[in-house]
Amino acid sequence: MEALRNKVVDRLKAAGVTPTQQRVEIAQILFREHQHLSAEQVLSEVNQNGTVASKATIYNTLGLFAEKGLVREVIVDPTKVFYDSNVSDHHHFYNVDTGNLTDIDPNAVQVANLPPLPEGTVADGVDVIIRLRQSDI
Amino acid sequence: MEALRNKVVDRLKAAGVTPTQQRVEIAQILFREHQHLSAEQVLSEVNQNGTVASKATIYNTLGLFAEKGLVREVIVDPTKVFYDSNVSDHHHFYNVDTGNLTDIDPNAVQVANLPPLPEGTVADGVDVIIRLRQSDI
DNA sequence: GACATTTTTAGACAAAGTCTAGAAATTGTC
DNA sequence: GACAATTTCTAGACTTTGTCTAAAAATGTC
Repeated sequence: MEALRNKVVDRLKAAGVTPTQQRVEIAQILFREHQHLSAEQVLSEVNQNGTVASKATIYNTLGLFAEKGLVREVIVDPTKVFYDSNVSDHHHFYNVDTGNLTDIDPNAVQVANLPPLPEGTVADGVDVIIRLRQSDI
Repeated sequence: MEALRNKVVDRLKAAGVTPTQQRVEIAQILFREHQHLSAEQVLSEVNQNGTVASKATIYNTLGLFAEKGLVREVIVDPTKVFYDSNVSDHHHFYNVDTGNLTDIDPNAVQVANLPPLPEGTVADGVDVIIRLRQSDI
């Protein structure tokens, strides 16, 4: 319990994020395993046992974590952003029917030869999303 | 003018879409060139010269067009869906700083070896999005 | 023309996310 | 420890995109 908390605190510090109570709380939920959570999901999980963080703080914190590279924004659902606690290089399956989002092994897909980028821009990341539908009736 | 309108009408019919007045109006805007428009942009363009279609109709129509393959939804911006009138196979650059969305030549990027799909699913499409930032100061 | 079906519409509504201004916590300084 | 300065957190109002509903209008069929 405590050991985990300390690891989370260290990870926040290493990223240059002051480990406040609610940030640590949020980070513990995100980092306990590789997962994809929306802001509203994080909000309700954090607040399972009495309120510990407000909506504004959840949004601020997730934005901060994304900026600091602790978490990755995944934009596949037009209605909400998912935050992925797996920040290593990988891609996604997105099941359009179920809303289920899962990781693709980075070695399983290969994106070959990046095209020339437009003038005055640098690549910020390459997202590959394989959209799925249910095949069963 | 009229010839263009007829081409649009034929294209709607071919896709199994009854060419009503407002659908033709919307289609003419979308199909006049390859572009990426949000629903609100389509709404304001359609209604340049007096109202010809309501908000509900714009949303219904864009959804219908997407379903019929006349247009492609592009999900890159967490706040809105873009509708791409280029339905041939291709990928996208998305400039995070400017919000600018542009096509990538389909031959310029190669996605090799699709990974095995999860049980009970079929691929619905593969989206490759290269996120860009401005490099100039 | 009467009828059924499809399409359009205004406007209420929903949900994700942002903003604001004040309260609370934290930090550094003495 | 007391204090001020800074950072962080908060409630709640607000914005925006998008959906829904129920009625009106258009369209097609006999």
